[in-house]
Amino acid sequence: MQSRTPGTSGTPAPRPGRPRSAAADAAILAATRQALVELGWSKLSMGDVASRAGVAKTTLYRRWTGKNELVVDAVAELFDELRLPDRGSLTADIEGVVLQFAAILARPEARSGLMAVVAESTRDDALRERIRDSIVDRQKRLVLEGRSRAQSRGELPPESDPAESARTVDLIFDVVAGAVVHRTLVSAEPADEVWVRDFTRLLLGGLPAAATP
Amino acid sequence: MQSRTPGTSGTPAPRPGRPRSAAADAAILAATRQALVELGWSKLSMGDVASRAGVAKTTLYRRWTGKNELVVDAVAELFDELRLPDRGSLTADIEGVVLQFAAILARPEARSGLMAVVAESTRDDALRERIRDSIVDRQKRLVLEGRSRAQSRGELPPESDPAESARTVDLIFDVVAGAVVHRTLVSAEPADEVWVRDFTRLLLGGLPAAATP
Amino acid sequence: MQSRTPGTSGTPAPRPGRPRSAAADAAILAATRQALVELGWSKLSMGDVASRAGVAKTTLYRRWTGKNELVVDAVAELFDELRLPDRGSLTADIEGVVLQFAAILARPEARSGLMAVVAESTRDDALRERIRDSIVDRQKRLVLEGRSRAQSRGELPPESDPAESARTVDLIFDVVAGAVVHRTLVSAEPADEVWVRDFTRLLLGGLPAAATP
Amino acid sequence: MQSRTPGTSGTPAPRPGRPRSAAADAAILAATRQALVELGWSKLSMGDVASRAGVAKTTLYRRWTGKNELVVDAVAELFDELRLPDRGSLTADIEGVVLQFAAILARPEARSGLMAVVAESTRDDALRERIRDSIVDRQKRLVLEGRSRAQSRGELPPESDPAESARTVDLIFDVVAGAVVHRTLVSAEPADEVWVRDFTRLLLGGLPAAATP
DNA sequence: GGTTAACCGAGACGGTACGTCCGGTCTTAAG
DNA sequence: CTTAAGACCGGACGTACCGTCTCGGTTAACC
Repeated sequence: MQSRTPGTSGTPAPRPGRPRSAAADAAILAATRQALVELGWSKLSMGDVASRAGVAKTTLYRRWTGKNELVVDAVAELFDELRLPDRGSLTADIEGVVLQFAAILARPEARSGLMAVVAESTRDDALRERIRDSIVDRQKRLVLEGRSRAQSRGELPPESDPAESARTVDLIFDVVAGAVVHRTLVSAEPADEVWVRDFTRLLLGGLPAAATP
Repeated sequence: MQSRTPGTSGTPAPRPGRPRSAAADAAILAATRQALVELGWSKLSMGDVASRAGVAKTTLYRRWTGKNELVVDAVAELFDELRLPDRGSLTADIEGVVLQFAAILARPEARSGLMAVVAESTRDDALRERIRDSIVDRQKRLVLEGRSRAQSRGELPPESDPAESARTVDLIFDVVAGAVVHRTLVSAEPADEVWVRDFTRLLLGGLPAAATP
Repeated sequence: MQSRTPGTSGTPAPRPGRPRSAAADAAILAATRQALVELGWSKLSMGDVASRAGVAKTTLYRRWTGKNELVVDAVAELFDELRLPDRGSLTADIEGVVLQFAAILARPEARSGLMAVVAESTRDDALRERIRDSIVDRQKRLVLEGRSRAQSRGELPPESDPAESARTVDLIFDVVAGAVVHRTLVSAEPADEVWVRDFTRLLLGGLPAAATP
Repeated sequence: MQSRTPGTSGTPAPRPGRPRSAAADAAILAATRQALVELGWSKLSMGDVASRAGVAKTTLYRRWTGKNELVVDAVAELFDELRLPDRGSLTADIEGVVLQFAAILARPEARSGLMAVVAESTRDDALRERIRDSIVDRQKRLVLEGRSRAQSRGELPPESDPAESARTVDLIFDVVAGAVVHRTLVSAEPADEVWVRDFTRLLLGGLPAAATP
């Protein structure tokens, strides 16, 4: 939820003059998601979002530099709902979180927005950075959390080489996120329980081999 | 490479009037790729492509309904370069084709265009169909070819259940394509030989488990 | 009815090859007038006229250089209907022909077309020439005929100075044509019998003064 | 000079938001006249006028509904220069104002524009109304002023019947305006002093007869 | 009775302008 | 200094015609 004047995390540092409306931020992001549902990314316009939010266009541009940044923030909030459930086994935990991920990608505001900003980010490094910070890296916590939980259950051995370990986390993340996105958006087939079961088998079956240096 | 009036595969059935210029098609698709490289998808405009190709805007609209369809055809040609190399083993074959795939995704005309049209396709069924026909399904041949070659080498058992087999092909395709795309475009890390080796280990290691019903 | 290859008035000078369809000419001019009625000059398009006439666009351009020339020919035929009636007195004759002229200008194909080509002719000398030859000068016969008839009746004296006489004919023509057109198209009031009676009084009352050198 | 939102004559009633630029109006009308001179009505384009005026196309369309309305306003300003000179006699006054009128019609921006909008007005009642209000009726003041001045000089009797009088004013206006326009644009001969002298003789000679009921 | 040359329909072609929409910026008055 | 409102410049959109061209095929007059 970074804005043009990035959120000074600590004290608000009260500037002179009229302070910005806090309600406006929420209204704008909600309006953006609504517009994504109804229109999709390419037909979503700043003016339309502004009038949906009951706000002037200038108010948008004071907070975000453009459509891309706005959509990143609007979509990022969706992925913060992801939780790693404790279902008792690594297999079940993975299946649970993948199903949650698939459920989010089934929502039109996520489908429309996510791929569009990724596409834009191929030519805009600042945007890619923002996507990484706001969306991608924030969800790596799930992989880390899942691994440590499996280790405490004894399903996985404690990692030895930290560099090796980081590489494996990244690989898993690319495989999970990539496969679900591809299944959902490109193949346009549902990532349902059957598919998730098969996929999880593949992933867990391959893990030991991948972890070998 | 479908146009607005899809190619009647058999006899050309010479319609009355001046026939469409074949040279124009090639010039337009090349100009589109060039524009993708220089400008990216969102700043690519039909007028610009037309003038690069030395063609009138109407000539574009006579052949494609819009920017999305045009870009799909322009990008599709890139992926037809993919070949399954014969490197002697299943592992090596997979590594080879994945590296080729990664090399295509490293080209800016593919990066820019591919994700954008996928994003648009989330709200346009005809476009998704076109992407599937022109790009995705056409490359599944690689998976099929690789499997039959491995079977003839004795690396894989002949499939028994055809439905089960089709499901596995789809799964592999989603995993391979998804992981490489995610690594390349979202994580923005190179899918180099090291990564491909790790990924291939994961995939081949998990295959037996995934193939179990 | 001049065409691009202007009508060699005498012998048709039979060129080799297939001769032009005579029926097409009539159909095109009729279609032009119909289009003028329904669409007006500015929304009339060559393609539309062609399809109304059941003819290809090339056939139009083979005969006329453009829209303006075509419309001039189509409108010119309307004014050839004008006849000088013999109502027994100069006053009555003038009133009769002025009413006929007003009736033609009340038809939408004449209103729309005439002023438009005159407007265009302000920047196109060839077009002005064509208008003069096809429309304007051809109707001066009415003034000449009216005068000689009045002279034979003894209502007007025979002219003495030929130059002076020509100047008067031109003046009368400008006054009559100009006044009726202005009344009809600019003031947008009908040039009815009452108005024509008043106008004719003014004209005939002023004639002796104007004819004095 | 009416705009899309006609000038509320009284208080400006300050609407919210940025007010319209007054300078833009003048620049646009001047650019329109310049374009009429260089290109004529049919080759004048809104985009060209906009760029000449240093203004966006949207700014034109915010103020005028189309080319016709814009040209009417641009041309109307030309005719507001007309003044009734006091040359001591009715004859001389008329000759003076007719020469002025002819001088305006000799300017290419007037020739091109005036007839074109009159032609268009044959199919557009709102446009005809606009022409009447902005150009035609505004100049009838000249006829009225000339008559009252002639009456005060004793050259004309005071009018008795007001309806009769109004009809005569309209008739004179149609004759004067029509004849000068026809002489200038259709006959394409100059309305010079000789012609104006002859025409004025005709007009004044006929007036007594026309004024008789 | 074949040759031949101009005709004809259809429709694609390179252009130009259209009138609209949107992106971002700016200028107001109000808070 | 922020806000709502809305005008501003610029650029792209997709469409409509322009006048030209390139086809396959027809039609009359000459040989």
